Amino acid sequence: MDVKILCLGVLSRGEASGYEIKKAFEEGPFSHFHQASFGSIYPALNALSAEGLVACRAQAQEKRPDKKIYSLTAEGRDCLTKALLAEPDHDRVRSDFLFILSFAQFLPPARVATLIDQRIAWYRQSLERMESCAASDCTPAGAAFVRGMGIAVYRTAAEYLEANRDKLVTEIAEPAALVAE
Amino acid sequence: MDVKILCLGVLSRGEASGYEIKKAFEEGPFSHFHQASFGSIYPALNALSAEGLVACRAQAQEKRPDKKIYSLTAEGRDCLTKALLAEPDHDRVRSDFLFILSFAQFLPPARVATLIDQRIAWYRQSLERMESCAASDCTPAGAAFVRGMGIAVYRTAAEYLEANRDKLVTEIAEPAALVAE
DNA sequence: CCCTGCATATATTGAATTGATATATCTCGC
DNA sequence: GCGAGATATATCAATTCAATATATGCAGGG
Repeated sequence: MDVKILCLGVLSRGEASGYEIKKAFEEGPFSHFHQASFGSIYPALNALSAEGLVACRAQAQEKRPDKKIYSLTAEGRDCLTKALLAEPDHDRVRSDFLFILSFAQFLPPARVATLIDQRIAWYRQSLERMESCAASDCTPAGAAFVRGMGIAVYRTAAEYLEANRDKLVTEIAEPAALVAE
Repeated sequence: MDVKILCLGVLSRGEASGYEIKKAFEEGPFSHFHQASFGSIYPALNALSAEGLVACRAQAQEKRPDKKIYSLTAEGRDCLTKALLAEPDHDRVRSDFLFILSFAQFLPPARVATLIDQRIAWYRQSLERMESCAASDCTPAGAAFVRGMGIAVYRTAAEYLEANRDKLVTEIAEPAALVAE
């Protein structure tokens, strides 16, 4: 599932510029399970354009650089449909947060507390965004399902952090020698 | 947080070969939030060796190629500690599964059902592995915390899929015209 | 008894992707 | 009036991935 297919997916929801596609991965409905940088999006759009899978129309803007608005062609839609039938690659997760936390015993307890608090705030903020976005009820069934799963998972993550924060901070603060009672 | 730091992290838990480091990301305690390929691990180990952050001793094996066993040096441990204090990069998640599902309306309902069933099975299997691994109780506090969070999140994900599977399949199977009663 | 597939083990390579940067202008708050 | 941040496209070095090469042992099916 390369960036070209991801772009086709975003464009299937309506025409967009490269910049707007990037935003779809940062804030939009795909933000919690995929991302792509300019360095991959712009070459992908050029390739898709050359293959006839997307159409491009340039919209001159008064004072800004031209906006290139891409839209899906019939061939592009076919290509997307076919790609969606392929076996999905296994998920990839990279979390520096969890990596660092798994070595909590090497860190100052105050730092661990801060790290967890920041992450809770981030989850709460993401949840707010995702829930407010759920308001529009003309969302396709698949997108609603995926968003619901994201909300459920984020909520569990936030609650876990809130419930276990103090215990972890206490454990690494103490000399750990209180096993004997 | 590049692969070099990840390798130092794995080695802080005990000496290991490149192959074993790879396995730590595939099956071990880091498997649910980080991964690295041979193509990044071996160069990273060479670089770390050249910088004196890890020591390498070759263990001749009877019939297999020599095993190069790496271990953390004092400088390596310092470097790891310092890296752990840095601000973590934001998490990156790539899930083809969720991307495909968010376009469920373009897919045959039976395919969607299969996709979800496979994913439930995968979560259940991962949960079993993670929970059995929790048996050893001399696990450091940070690692136990992170594993607990992984278990909580995976359980929620599996339960969400089980609870909402039939509803989604029904929704995309029906002509969606039953809004009027 | 052979043969296929899988695990051990290191290493390289081409391709994909990231993160930073360059360029240029507008808008908003202070 | 000035800096910060948003809009907008584009490129590049460095990182990382996925596949492959090499070599051997072991287990199980036919």
